[in-house]
Amino acid sequence: MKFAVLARDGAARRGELATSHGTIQTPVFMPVGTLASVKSLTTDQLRALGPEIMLCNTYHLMLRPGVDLLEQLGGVHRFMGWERAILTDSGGFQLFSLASIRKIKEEGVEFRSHLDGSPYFLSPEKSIEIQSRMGVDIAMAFDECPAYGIAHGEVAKSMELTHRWARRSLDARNARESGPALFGIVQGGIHLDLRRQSVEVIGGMDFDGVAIGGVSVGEPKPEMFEVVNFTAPLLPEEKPRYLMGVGTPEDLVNGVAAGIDMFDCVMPTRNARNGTLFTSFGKVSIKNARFAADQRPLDPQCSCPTCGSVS
RNA sequence: GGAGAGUUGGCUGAGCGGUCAAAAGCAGCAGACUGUAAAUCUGCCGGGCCACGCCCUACGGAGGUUCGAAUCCUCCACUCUCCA
Repeated sequence: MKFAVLARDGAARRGELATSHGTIQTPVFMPVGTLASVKSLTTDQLRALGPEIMLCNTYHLMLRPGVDLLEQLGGVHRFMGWERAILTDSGGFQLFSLASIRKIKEEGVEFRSHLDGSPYFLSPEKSIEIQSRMGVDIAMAFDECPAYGIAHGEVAKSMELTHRWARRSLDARNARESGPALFGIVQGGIHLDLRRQSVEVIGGMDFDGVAIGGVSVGEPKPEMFEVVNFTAPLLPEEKPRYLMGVGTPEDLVNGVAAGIDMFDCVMPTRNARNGTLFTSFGKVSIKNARFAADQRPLDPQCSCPTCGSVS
C-alpha cells in the first residue's frame, strides 16, 4: 500500500492511496457493508455509485459465514463480487456496541454470539488472522472502543490496553508472509491529554495508516470536534488518516478541513432504510405526509439512479 | 323454514356491571439514528379546554333494569355457520 499527499489547503489534504485493488482518491467516504453487503444495494448498484473502497466487519463475518468458508470461496472480494478495495474493522467497535455480551481480558475478548449464544474469542492475533485470510486490503488493529461518559482513569486504562493490542496486532501482521496493510487506532475518549499520549504511541509504531477511534459514541457534537481538531494535526503527515465511524455530511466537511483523509459511517444507509435522506439542500424525511404526492425528484442536483428516475 | 354464533375506535381484535376514552397488533402522524444485534427504536394517535384534572361524544339502532351498562333484559337491523 502506498499513500501520497498531492495537494494541501490549510490543514486539508488531497491524496492517493494505492492498493492491490485499485487507487483511492482521498478524502474518501467508505460505505459500510458489515456483512459483505451494503444494505439495500446490490454490488452492481454499489459499483455504479462509484466508491473506490468499502468496509466490512471482522466480528460479523467471523460469525457468518465464517472465515473458513470465506477463505474457501476465495476471500471477501470474490464472495461479494467486488473488485475494488476493502477495509475491515477489527471487531473493536463490537466491544462497544455489544458490550452486554462480551468479556474483556488482557489476552483478548470473549463474545457470546448475538446469533446463537455460542462462544467466540477475538484477540489482536485472531483478528489479524481473520482479516488476512479474508483477503482484505486494509485491516484495522484490534482496539477497545470505550463508551462515552466513563472516568478519565478508566479511559486511560482502556487506552493502554489498546496500545498493547496495537503492538500485538502489528507483530501478528508482520509475522505473516503476506498480509493486508494495517492501520493503528488512537483512543483516549474526550480527554485531550490521553489523545496526545495515544498519538505518540500509535503514531510511533510502523502502521500503514492511523485512525482516530472512539468518537461518535454518544458524546456531544462540540466535544467530538474538539477531539478531532486537536488530534488530527498531531498525526503523522505522511500516513493516511482515518476518522472512524463519522459521519454526517457536515462532519465530513469539518473532518476534511481538520486534515482527515478517510471516513466511514453507517448513517447514509441506515438513515435511508429508515426514511431519512441526505440531499444537497439538507436532510429530507421522505416518509413525511407532505411528500406523498410530490412529483419532483428528491434532489435535482443529484445524478444518482434514484434522483434520476423516481419522484 | 329450523338451530346457533356474532356486530367494539381507520383495520384486526381483547374486554363481559364500576378501577373503560376502552388491552394488544397494524395503519396513520412526528422524531431519533455516526468503525450496523437496526427495513430498528421513541413519542403521539375520539374531540375540547383557563389541560398532570374537567367537560363532551363514543362499543350496530331504539327502549329498559341499575346508584352505575361496551358488559344484563326486550325489540329491531345487519353478518356468519350448520341443518333442511
